Amino acid sequence: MASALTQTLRSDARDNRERILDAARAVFAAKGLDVPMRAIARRAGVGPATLYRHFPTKQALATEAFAEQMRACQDIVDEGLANPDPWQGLRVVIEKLCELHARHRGFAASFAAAFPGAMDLAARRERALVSLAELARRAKATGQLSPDFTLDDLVLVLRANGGLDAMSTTARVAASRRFAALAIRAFHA
Amino acid sequence: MASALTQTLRSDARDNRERILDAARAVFAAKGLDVPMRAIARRAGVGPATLYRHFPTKQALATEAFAEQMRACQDIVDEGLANPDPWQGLRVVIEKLCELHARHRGFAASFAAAFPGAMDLAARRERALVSLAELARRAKATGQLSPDFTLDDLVLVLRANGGLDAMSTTARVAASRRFAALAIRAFHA
DNA sequence: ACGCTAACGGACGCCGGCGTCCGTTTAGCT
DNA sequence: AGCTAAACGGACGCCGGCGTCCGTTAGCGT
Repeated sequence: MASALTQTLRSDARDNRERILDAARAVFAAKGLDVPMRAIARRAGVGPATLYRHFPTKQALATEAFAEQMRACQDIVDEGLANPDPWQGLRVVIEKLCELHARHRGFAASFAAAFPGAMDLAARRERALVSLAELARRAKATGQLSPDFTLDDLVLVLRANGGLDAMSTTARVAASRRFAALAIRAFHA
Repeated sequence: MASALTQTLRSDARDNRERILDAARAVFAAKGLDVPMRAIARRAGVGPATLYRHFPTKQALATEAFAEQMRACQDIVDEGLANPDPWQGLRVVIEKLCELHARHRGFAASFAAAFPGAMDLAARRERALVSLAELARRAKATGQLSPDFTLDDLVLVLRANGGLDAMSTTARVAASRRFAALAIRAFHA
């Protein structure tokens, strides 16, 4: 979809689109999702109208802006699946997912909410969850992951991890790391 | 302080004050802290001016409204300290604190933030933390609480627990219970 | 019963964010 | 180089929340 548009887009429009996405990523990461659209427009050096022309709603913008992180999520999970030791793989997945979410403020909210209309994001989320389920199954088979572990537990942990976003970025990342360690201990058999 | 005011307050004023506090508790619990002041005024059946006369800022209102929960917090911690088995006491404290925070949306935010000006709340928070430190010390002594446990870990868990407030109340309480169980497992030696 | 004053609340002006319109600019094609 | 339509962005009106002012009401003391 992006490529189809990209080809018919005029050069200045394509530039602006990229600048808007960059600005959105920066502003979202810094202040969270709850920012005025105009703040992003200003940061990108474009007028409000241009911003709205490219992304009619904030969620449309967020979905695009976080596409990269969404892919990173999938990569992390795939990497975990590829690990010959499933428990070790799961541990790393938890650590990396927590850190990813801590580093990009709005992403956690988008990811957890999977708001209506962002079916692209929701679909990727589902895929990731399916892979995680498989990883968890294997880790349980080795006896290292607690047998009563549920996927919901992992979702719960990630959601709770999102509760740390009131802190400054550095503190948040540190807290998130510690938090991931606690979660891993809780999941250990 | 409340009593000093109560005595010099006219009867209708005292009534309104109570109605406002009731309304605030209800609205905060239902929608969280981020509600227009006027919504609380409307709910209480008073004009905006009356609300502002009694509580000039939202934090002043929240501090008063959550005073009861704050006391409940202290009670929970004291109860934990009184338990002959410190580890058991700590477990119960964690469970109850998580549930308390889950049941009252805004409270978690106020508690964690201890925003400037609410020194009353902050002081109580400090007292509770001191007691918790003592409880943790004892629990470590019995060897049931992990030796590398820190008070920060507990604060972290409570803060993270606050991240669940996007859910509906019932779901939030359930998730919070499960979350407390996970935290306890993580803290177990 | 009456007056004084504390307390009330509707109404007001302000501000910041929203989404859109329209006159202007400029990329891209011939 | 000139034309055309795509793209731009400043400006506008709207809305909802904010905190305050002031004319009115009613509690309480005599």
